[in-house]
Amino acid sequence: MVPAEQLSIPERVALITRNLEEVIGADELPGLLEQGMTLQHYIGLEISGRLHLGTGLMVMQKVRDLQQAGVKCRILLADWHTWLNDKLGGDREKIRKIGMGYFQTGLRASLAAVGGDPNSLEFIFGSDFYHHNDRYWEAFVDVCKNTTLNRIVRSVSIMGRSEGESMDFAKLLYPPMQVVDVFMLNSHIAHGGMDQRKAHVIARDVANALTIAPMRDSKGKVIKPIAIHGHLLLGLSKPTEWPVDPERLRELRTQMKMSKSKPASAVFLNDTPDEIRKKIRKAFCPPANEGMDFNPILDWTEHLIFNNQPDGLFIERKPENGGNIHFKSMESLKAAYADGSLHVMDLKSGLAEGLITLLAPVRKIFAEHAEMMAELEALL
RNA sequence: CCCGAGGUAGCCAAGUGGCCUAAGGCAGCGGACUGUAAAUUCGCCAUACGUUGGUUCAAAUCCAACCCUCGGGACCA
Repeated sequence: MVPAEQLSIPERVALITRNLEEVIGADELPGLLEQGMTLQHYIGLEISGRLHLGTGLMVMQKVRDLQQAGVKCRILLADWHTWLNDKLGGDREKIRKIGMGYFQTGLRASLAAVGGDPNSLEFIFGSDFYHHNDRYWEAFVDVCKNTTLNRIVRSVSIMGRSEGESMDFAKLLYPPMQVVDVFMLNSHIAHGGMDQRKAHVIARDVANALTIAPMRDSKGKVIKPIAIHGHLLLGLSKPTEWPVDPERLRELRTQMKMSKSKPASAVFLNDTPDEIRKKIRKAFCPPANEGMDFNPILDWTEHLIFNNQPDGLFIERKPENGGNIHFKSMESLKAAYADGSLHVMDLKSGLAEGLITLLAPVRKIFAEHAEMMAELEALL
């Protein structure tokens, strides 16, 4: 890997912004890099149950890119947010244990698996960060004073909740806390899935008004956090509405995404090779003539295989099915799927084997921590 | 603390004294059909109705107490 100092600014910008669904404030990036600042990144993760591919591979791929671009990467293990959001039963003891053990181990292993540097990845525990930290709570009030109740209510989708649903008041602390996290961690780059954009947009909106913890560049000018949003992997199950009506895409997106609460829709880092094969074999995978936009198998192949490794996808096939084949790009694979020269079964098994290979180092690390894994299972 | 609504399978939900050894739907599981899934189709899937007592020949269905959820209110004024 080329050290970041040897990369040009456009090369670094390209690494930071590639393979994303959205970058807000991309134009501000070269300016910051030209100042020679060490950019800091952060992503906050709730400590819910098992880690899935969305976190393990999608998030960590981007962390790897950022590391390669010379950005300092940090993960906020958001135990308070988990507590506020009633995950893991809101049991703080449980949350802490899983966060300290399984999450850190699993995320480091995942980062290593996609070619990043696990040792320079920093973990910050929410409760440690907030403890005896008056400035945090001052900044919290500062953020709250610069946004509105309505805005906060509308942003609860970042925590997987809908505006209409009834909830305890504590839930409303979550979005502003997330915004404060960005500033208090001095994160020039705020990272999340597309579902996190509401919080990031609030952060950018309040950036200029903050008096407690504004972010500034080396010239003292206020920086708005640059928001980078990753693609949300499609769930493996058939969408509730098929074919998908483009008009209703906004609302359907949420239901279509891979979700921890629907185990069949997701692959977890803990899954055994056979479980991975089975889940992928059972996955919804419409033929090309029904459209290729909402096909989870193609979606995963693109985002987990092609965007992740330069080698592309190697598929083993029986001679009577055309023999082994190697795809170097998503375009060529899609073309083959469209013209029928690549059969679904072969695509599925190719993807499954690709993922199994990719995740092998993670499984190895988990196997070395049998006690931790047993504790996890006991706590879930 | 008061008033109201409600607690039936993983989820939604019918049933208000015997025909309920609990309808239906979704999800799930197994099979048929497809070299995948989906669609279609066949089969499986609560001895149990918030808890504990009581009334009755007979209760998910009536009564009592308690627990919990949701909405509203009271207290503070």
